[in-house]
Amino acid sequence: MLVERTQNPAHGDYSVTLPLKLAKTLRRPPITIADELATSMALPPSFGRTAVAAPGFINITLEPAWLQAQLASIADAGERWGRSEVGRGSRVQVEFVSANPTGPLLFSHARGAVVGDVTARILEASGFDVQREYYLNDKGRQIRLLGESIQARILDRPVPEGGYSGDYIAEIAMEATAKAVSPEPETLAEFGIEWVQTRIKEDLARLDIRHDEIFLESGLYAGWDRDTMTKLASLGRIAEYDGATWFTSDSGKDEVLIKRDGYPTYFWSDILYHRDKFEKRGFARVVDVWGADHQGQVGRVKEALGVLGIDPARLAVLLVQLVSVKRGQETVRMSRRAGVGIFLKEMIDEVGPDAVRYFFLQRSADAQMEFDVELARRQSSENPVYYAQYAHARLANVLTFGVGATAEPALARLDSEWELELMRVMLRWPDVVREAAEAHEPHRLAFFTDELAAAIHRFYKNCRVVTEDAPLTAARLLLSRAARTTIANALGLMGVAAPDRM
RNA sequence: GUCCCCGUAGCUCAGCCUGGAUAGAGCACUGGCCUCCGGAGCCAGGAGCACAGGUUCAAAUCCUGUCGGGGACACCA
Repeated sequence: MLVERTQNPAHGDYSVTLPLKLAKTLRRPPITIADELATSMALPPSFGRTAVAAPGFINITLEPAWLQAQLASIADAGERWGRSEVGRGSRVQVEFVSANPTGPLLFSHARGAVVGDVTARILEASGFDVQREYYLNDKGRQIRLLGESIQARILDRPVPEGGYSGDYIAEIAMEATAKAVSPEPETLAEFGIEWVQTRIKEDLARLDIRHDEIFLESGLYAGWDRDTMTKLASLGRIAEYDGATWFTSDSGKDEVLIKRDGYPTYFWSDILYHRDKFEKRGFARVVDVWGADHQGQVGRVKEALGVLGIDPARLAVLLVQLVSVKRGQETVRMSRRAGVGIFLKEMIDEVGPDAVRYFFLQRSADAQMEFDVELARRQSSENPVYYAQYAHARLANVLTFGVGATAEPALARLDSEWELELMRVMLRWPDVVREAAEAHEPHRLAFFTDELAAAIHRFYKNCRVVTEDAPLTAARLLLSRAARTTIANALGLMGVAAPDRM
């Protein structure tokens, strides 16, 4: 029997639509079925009551006493409130950012960074054993170009075809010279990767994002490639022609693995990499956060995994759509290919880490979005980040008035619409976390937080917490503590600060 | 040409996977609310599911098609 949450509070907290669905098979009016079902459900009266509504809904309304009785355990659970063990310690890897180490992170990388990080956080909160990984492309043409670009800068030569020319190249060149790094492209490339990686780590750290593992692409080519090639060949999936090595696909369209020039394609690296994740390291599930421009790769990698005997359903790929940046009347599309670059560092400097995170979390990852810089940097009510943070700060403040109160809380008196609404919203929190984790949809946190903040503000405006009435004050302080715990945990999972003062 | 994402209020977006009862939020706009715990707030107001078929007792939600926006279809990364 499916019990779902009602959309309209007038219908109670939960509803059952089973009678409507059964009516046809049973050849009886849904309202009759609903009546019978409702009487046989027999909920404990202390928990809730049922009501039948036309044309055949059974609505369940939670008892205020039951809601009120949950407050103490919420407040006492602290950071544990909302966490669960549904993941049962299952090992999950979230791989995200994984930008080429050929330059500092651009703002366009930040969306995937935030989505990946919060996905990892909600999986952890749901009892999964999560590993955060950064796949580092430390070989291949782009890396060679990085080394050559630095060398060209040192020797004051023109930038090589397709090379890199940003100011950071000059910085790297200066440091390399100062440290007397040997001016060979290979050595300079190594030095450059190191320099860029340090910078990338700094930028991510400012967003409170850290990876557990930096996985080097070069590690895939120490035998694992031959082993995998042999396996695919034995499965009849390898062909050699036109000077290249191909994967023969069921679609009939072969894909290059090794190019004529001897370099591997990204497809080949991805096959090796994902086989490594599942077979060598034994992750039960893997979540990859990729830019939407990699969508063509998803089907291919999954097919290859299937061929290798790995269930492709164990791999979830979150395709993060494009971000455009709006500054005043001007909108700039952030395409990596187009090379439109705003460095992530500059944006964090301008709007702060909380706004960057919160704004990205307000959109589902699969929708293109616009980032309004001026809105994000505005220190006012128009900025949605502050609405949530202010709700937390208000509660933190009111709680300072309650220290030392010893009266027994009169829980039953928390019966106004605002108090009951706040309790109902709070009690959804564990479901929100679990569902967001299962669906890999971090944006649900932001929408919940916004609703919770609204309920908190309404409660605060309509129910004065600290009064001469000690038992009522104690009850409202308990409600405030539980609400504060909830919004602090929600902001915490989003990686957004929950300040006591603003 | 094939495939993927998107089209919901003036603007930015949830809801769609798993169909239910008057479709939500923020911003913008209009009008109210500070003797009292923080007005970065609260209360009230209007307006919308791109279009056309289909499935169903019931469609924003599922199916098909059309139109519009973006992306992918490389021995690029």
